[in-house]
Amino acid sequence: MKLSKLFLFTTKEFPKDAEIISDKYLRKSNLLVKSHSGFFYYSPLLTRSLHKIRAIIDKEMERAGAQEVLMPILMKKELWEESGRWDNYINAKIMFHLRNRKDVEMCLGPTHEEAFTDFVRRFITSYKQLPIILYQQNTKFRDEIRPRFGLMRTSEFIMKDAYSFDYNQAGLDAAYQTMRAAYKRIFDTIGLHYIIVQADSGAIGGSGSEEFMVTADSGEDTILYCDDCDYAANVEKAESLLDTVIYEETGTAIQKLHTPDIKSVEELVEFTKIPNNQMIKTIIFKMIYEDREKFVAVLMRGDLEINEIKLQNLYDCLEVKKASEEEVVTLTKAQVGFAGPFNLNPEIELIGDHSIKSVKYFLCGLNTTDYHYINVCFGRDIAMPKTYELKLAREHDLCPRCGKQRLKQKMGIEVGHIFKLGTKYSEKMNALILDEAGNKVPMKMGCYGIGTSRIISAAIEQHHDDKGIIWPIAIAPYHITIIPTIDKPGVIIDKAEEIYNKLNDNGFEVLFDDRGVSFGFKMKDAELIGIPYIVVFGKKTVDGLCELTIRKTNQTIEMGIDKLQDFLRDSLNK
RNA sequence: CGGGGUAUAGCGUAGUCCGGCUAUCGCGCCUGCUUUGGGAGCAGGAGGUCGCAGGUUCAAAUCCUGCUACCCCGACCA
Repeated sequence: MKLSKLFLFTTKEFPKDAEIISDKYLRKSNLLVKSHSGFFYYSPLLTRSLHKIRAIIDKEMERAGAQEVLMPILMKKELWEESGRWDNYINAKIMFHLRNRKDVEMCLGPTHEEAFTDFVRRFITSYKQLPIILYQQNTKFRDEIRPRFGLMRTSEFIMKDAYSFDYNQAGLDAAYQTMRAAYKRIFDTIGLHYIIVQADSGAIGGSGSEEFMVTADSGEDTILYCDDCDYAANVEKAESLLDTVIYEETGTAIQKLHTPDIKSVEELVEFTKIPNNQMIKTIIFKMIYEDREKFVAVLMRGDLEINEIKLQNLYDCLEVKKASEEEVVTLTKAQVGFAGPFNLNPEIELIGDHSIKSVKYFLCGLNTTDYHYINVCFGRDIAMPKTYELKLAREHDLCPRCGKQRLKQKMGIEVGHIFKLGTKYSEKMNALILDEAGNKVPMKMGCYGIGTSRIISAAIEQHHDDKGIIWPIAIAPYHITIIPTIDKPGVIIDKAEEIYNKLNDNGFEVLFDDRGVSFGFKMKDAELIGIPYIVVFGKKTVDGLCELTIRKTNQTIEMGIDKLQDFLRDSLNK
């Protein structure tokens, strides 16, 4: 491709509203152009990179035995009501939906479990027809509350989603492992550094799930991991062990303490000099179900935070919200900051985190404004409520698997997520088969997603320098760009074009910068758009020499023009 | 959804507080000449419903009211 013909319009200035480096470079180069909030135009170069990512995924899906299909983007409400997710997604306000002229309500697919399950159940009736894995790479829509970070979080994006169907757990486990291995090959081929972490399965549902996280400071997800034993988890899911705290057996009796307008744990520590791990805070939550609401008070050791996702999973509700100030006042008859396990409104269920079990002689609220109890003991002063794992794991906590090493923290970009769905959809949608014994059983499903378009951002977050993008070879839009230093008719331009034609004819992916702009301009562009090999034809062309710069290392090699093709072939085949 | 902010040429902006001449500057664009090893120089030129609608005024980019879009923080979210 000649650059004089290429639809490429780089700028000198960074876009004003870009926050992360991938978005800055993508939009400075206009490889990516914002249409409106959450929606983008992809330029020709970026589209080439996208196709390369798609092709790598296709190849590995084929190898893993998955078959490509296409599902409708617009789906009927009825299909989503079968799985029970219509209300879920509408309630969460993350789904675009509309009506056609006949007033049939439809949604723009945010994910396709329902469609694939419907497709498969029409034809699969026997265990003998299984296993099956189907996938598509299609446009998805999510009405993001706040699209941001360029291609990282958009309302319209391209995703690869695969679905496996089996008749027993062993089959599902095997499909899951097959896809997991395929994912590793995909991200290795593209050239991304990633961590596989345990994850919460969120609105998709199901049992086990793991996420593939591209590590980058700009990532939106927090990962906790152990260097010793391979434990790694999304903070949403992560567990941890706490250091043992020794509480002195003072035998001191429970006592009511006047704490005027002192509400937060920090203020109480300041006021009472009692350490925060000897306090128990009470947070009131509102669990929202389809048809009802329920209030729950959670007791948590004062130095720890509550993981609301764990809470939501425990109660299996649509949404968990902190109770509003008005609700707290109405329910506890006290100002916010004085809730506690004592004198609690019986409408509120009381539970605790495991961390409260060992705390003795602690401070807590009693639902009376401006007062707290001190020296409270479970068993002596009040019964211990049921406890669950509800705390937010932190960096420096002990690893829950090996118990020895401290957890470390990194930020990650979620580029892949694999789930064992089990029978969540097949049961509700009546996707049944006959097993060996002649019983009708729901199919065991798995689902496996890759953020095809998000990989572009993730790759640039990991591969760039102060000049621009450094595309990994596997997804570079072109591999080589040839730059003549002078555009006037003469030896330089003739030779450069001759080599360009030769490389092109021999199957190389090569650009030729034949624009009538200065040398510096061409170099800046080549670096910004991240072409792996830059070949300059200058004064020494008459001596049969050219210069090759390797974008990644910034290393420049002078070589005979006759040696160039072999050198490039060797380099690209590595 | 709450808080904060922005909207002037393709892009980035000055002017807005304190209303007043032909709306500023840079990049980009067009023509010509000179240039070409790190985003070229000179000369000339085109390009604007000042986000939209209404109001106040002799006079509105500027003041008032309403609306819309976009951005940031939070909440929220595969």
